[in-house]
Amino acid sequence: MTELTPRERRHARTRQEILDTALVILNEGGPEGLSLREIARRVDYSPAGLYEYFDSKDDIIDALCLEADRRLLSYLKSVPTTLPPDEYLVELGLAYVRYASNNRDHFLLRATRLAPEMPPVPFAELDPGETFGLLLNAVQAAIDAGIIHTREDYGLIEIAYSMWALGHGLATLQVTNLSNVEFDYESADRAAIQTFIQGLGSVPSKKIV
Amino acid sequence: MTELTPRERRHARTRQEILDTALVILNEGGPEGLSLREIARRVDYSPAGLYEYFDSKDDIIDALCLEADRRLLSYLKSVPTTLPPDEYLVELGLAYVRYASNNRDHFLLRATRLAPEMPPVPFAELDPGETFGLLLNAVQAAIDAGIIHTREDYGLIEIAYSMWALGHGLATLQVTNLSNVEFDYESADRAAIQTFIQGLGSVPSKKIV
DNA sequence: GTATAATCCAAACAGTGTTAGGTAAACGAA
DNA sequence: TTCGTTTACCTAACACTGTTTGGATTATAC
Repeated sequence: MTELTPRERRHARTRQEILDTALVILNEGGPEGLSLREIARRVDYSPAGLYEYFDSKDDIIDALCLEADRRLLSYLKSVPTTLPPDEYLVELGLAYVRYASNNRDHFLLRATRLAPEMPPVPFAELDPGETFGLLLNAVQAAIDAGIIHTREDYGLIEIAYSMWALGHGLATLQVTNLSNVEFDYESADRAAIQTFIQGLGSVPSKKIV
Repeated sequence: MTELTPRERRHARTRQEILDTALVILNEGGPEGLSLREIARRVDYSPAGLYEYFDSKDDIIDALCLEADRRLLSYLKSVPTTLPPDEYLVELGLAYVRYASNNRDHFLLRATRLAPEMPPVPFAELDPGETFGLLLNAVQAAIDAGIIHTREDYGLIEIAYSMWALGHGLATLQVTNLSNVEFDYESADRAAIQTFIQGLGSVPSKKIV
């Protein structure tokens, strides 16, 4: 079915080599050092030669972002699904942060890339993708287990969005503003996520009275 | 006390004009369009002329980031301090998000700027600055009012850090990944922050048994 | 009034992403 | 095998970018 000619295989291999080199440069010198010409130098191509494999520098960066998504997903998938739903959610968040701190520039490249301009799509109709899908499932499991509760105007999507935001915020702060600040992030992050889940488990105070 | 000569006043005024122009360009065309030469064109200077007022392009961006901090602070200060501590915290978070979405590129410029390299300093010894100081006070007030509780290894700083992360995550997601996604952010953000505060108010489940 | 310092600019340097046009090799079909 | 076409790759150039040098012009201070 995926019948690749030798030429196509070579093409794909070279493409991957360019991408790998780009990632090395990114890790070495941050986004500033990531220039098309520097990539070309390292893979022994002329700058123009790279255009046989990518449409533009932006195209390369897009590919790096896809790779970032894949790596993040692998971090998330590494947390054992055998954990109780609440602990599983906590570990998911911590895995997110761990990915960010182990891959600072790669993570930031992805995180700061704005979505391409297009007509607005309702959240509910959006394809969640594997990563957000994983989170949705995890939240749903916790709901099913009765560990967290939905409310009026605060259902599955809203809860998953909130948890995403919390993890994303913890991760982002850590690698930007707080990159030089000593702190027990592991402990604080865990407490933060646990606290949030705790809040999701309690019935809104208005209904208690 | 601040005895400024006419020359110094002119200098300051020109400096500010450059900064204002830079911000206009940033709002018009995003960070990509923000070039030293474009600024120079608009203020009718030669590119080299700007170096009398700033050491580098980076220096200009630093100044824009400072301005971003001031504007964010003004958003935070606009929430009435007469609110009950929990509602006050919620409104602080919403104000943070509101600032980000009303000033997308300016916010992102600030948010993605990494802290300058320096020897690590413990969080507790860090000067919180006005913005984080405001948050610290708000959290402390909620603690004093008995609305939220500290725990072992999860005290004032850790809680404030968590809330900052939550707000930052909500804001960041909204202006990057979800910029084309229709959603009732106001409602979801409010629920998210309320939920977190709710979690902060409950005693950890381990102690309930 | 003169020395000094603040402004400002033209020109150049080294770098960037991208494109045009050309060459040589690899391929598919006769 | 040969011929035409596509792929791969490069040189050279274009239009940018941030920054530095050195020299003018202007304003200030003594």
